[in-house]
Amino acid sequence: MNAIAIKHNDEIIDLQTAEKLGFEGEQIHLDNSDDSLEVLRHSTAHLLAQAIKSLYPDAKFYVGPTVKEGFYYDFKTESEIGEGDLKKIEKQMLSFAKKKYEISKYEISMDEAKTKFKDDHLKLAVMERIPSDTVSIYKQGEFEDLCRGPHLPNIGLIRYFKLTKLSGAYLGGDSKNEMLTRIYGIAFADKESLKDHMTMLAEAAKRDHRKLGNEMKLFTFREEVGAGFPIWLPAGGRLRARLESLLFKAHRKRGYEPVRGPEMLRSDLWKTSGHYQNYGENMYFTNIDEVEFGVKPMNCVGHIKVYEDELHSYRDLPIKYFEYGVVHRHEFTGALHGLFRVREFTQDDAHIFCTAEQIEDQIIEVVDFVDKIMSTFEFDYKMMVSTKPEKAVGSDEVWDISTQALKNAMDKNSLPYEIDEGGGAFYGPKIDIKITDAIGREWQCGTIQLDFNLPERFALEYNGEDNDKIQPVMIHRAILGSFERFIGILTEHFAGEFPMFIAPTQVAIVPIADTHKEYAKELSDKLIDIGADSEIYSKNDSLNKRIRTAEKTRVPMLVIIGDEEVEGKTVAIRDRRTREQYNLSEEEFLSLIQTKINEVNF
RNA sequence: GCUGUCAUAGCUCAGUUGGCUAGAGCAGUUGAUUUGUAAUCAACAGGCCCGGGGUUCAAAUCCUCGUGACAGCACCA
Repeated sequence: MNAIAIKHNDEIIDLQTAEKLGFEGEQIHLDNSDDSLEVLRHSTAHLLAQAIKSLYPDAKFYVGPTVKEGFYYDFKTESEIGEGDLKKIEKQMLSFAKKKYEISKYEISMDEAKTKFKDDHLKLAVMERIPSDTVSIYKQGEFEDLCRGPHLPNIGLIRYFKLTKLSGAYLGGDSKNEMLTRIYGIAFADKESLKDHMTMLAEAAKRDHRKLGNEMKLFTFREEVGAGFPIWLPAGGRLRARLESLLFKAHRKRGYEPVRGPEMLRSDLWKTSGHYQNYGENMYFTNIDEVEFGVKPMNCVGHIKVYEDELHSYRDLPIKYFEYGVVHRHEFTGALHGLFRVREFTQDDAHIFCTAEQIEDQIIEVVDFVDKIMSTFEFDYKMMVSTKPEKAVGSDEVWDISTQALKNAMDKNSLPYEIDEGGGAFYGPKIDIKITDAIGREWQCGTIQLDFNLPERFALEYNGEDNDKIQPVMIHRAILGSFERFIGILTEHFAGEFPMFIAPTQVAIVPIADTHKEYAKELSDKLIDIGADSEIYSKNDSLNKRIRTAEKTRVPMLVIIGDEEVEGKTVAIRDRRTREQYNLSEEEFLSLIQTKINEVNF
């Protein structure tokens, strides 16, 4: 097999360039290695542009890079392009590929390039960002594109690709700029891999929490209720209640006190906190008796008022308040996404009021708490330290101190993290905990925010050793982030097959005939006594049908009872995965369920 | 909010180029059947075809404005 490029000084160099510069190195062949796919997908992006240019001659092109999930090309044309046009474009791409055009490369000066592309304002915009005096042009057939490469030697090598998505994208990723058309695609070296990739996407779609939430009756949305306002159905309600109660105990063990602030507070308070100025357009307001109230978008102000209710001594610190706080935020319609992004949600929110000296210990304690919960659910997560954003309150000095405090806490305990420059909250830097969903998208769940500003703005204080007034530090933190998003991610993670301790229903009971219903009810009551929910499938359907229906709810355990079981006080257990059956005595069964429910402790 | 696609029964979907009373499966109700491990049979019921406005002899179908959903962009205290 011939090489498609070489690796020189850890850089992929295409053959066009290597030949000219006389570079040598390890050969890269057309396979599904990262290096090979990088070149293949980049050239496929060019082939896409070539096809677009031939179908829409007025098209202007911006950039066409490879990305984690394939490649895309951003362009602009006066014609309207819809998703239905993707097939047509794919066909055109194939017909070009069949012509096996060579991809050649030549270099011209920046001035020449600007003349060459003078009618293409998008290419001119690209050139604005290139510091060099010369640029390279890649040519295949009649089509030429300004590009750094690397590329395949011939477009005939492109055979197994698919255009996947069509959408808009702002020029340069800035919503102030014009919007271009973006087409996403994927390419592989062989047919099998392409097919496997499409199958993988289809499998991921099957565990989409919106689909499972509907099937499993966890939650729903209704047009007449409003976008982004979830409705929790009984099964979802039970799951959520289990999570709440586990987490409640975990907080109590760690010294948190449950509190509760009002759903809406006078706007003056939001002005003091800075939310009014910074996020006012995303808040819900109402006027009553000529007083304006803001529905809370966060719980911190409520907790500050709890803190202010009495005088505090340094001996009392840290003070930790927690609340399952319902918040409302008016998100853009286009941002709404199932339970992942909603306009009303409940945070597992807490605020720690502490001294400057306690910051590090408190941060570490919270990070441990996070790890305990994430590892229980076997989630992969990563932590990002986010620094001062453009919209920010407080002095640079305070920002430096607090950002450094967060990093120190992480560094001293050798906890790995990435930096998100400018990603902090307006009142302070933060550590975000991000979990990956079924198709590889990352979602922020937990957050730990260090705040010197709100204590200042609300003039919070405690009495120090010398009876002097000292300002406390606030740590805002949420572990799940919100019950909505976290349950959405849990659903995808387990593909709806929740473990016993969190499942909406622990046991499905199927009595064989009407005469066994009484025993079924007896079992069900005993299950409630040990904190387990069960459902009895006694409808007038065939036994097979009822077993099938129960299995389809993804309940973790299925028990069948008939004459033998009633007589011997036993249950027949059916394993959902293996379809194997075995019998247990009633006591054994109940203690098994109890063990499984209690095996998790945060 | 932006670009594109879409909206028919509780759910999943049919419904030809505008043309008779808008269909199916599942779920639901009522019978019959009482079942030993993944769909018993039958009958019934269920619709302002997302909402408003328009074009037309005629609109689920075409146009328009909303609302909501999907993909991505931008946003995410």
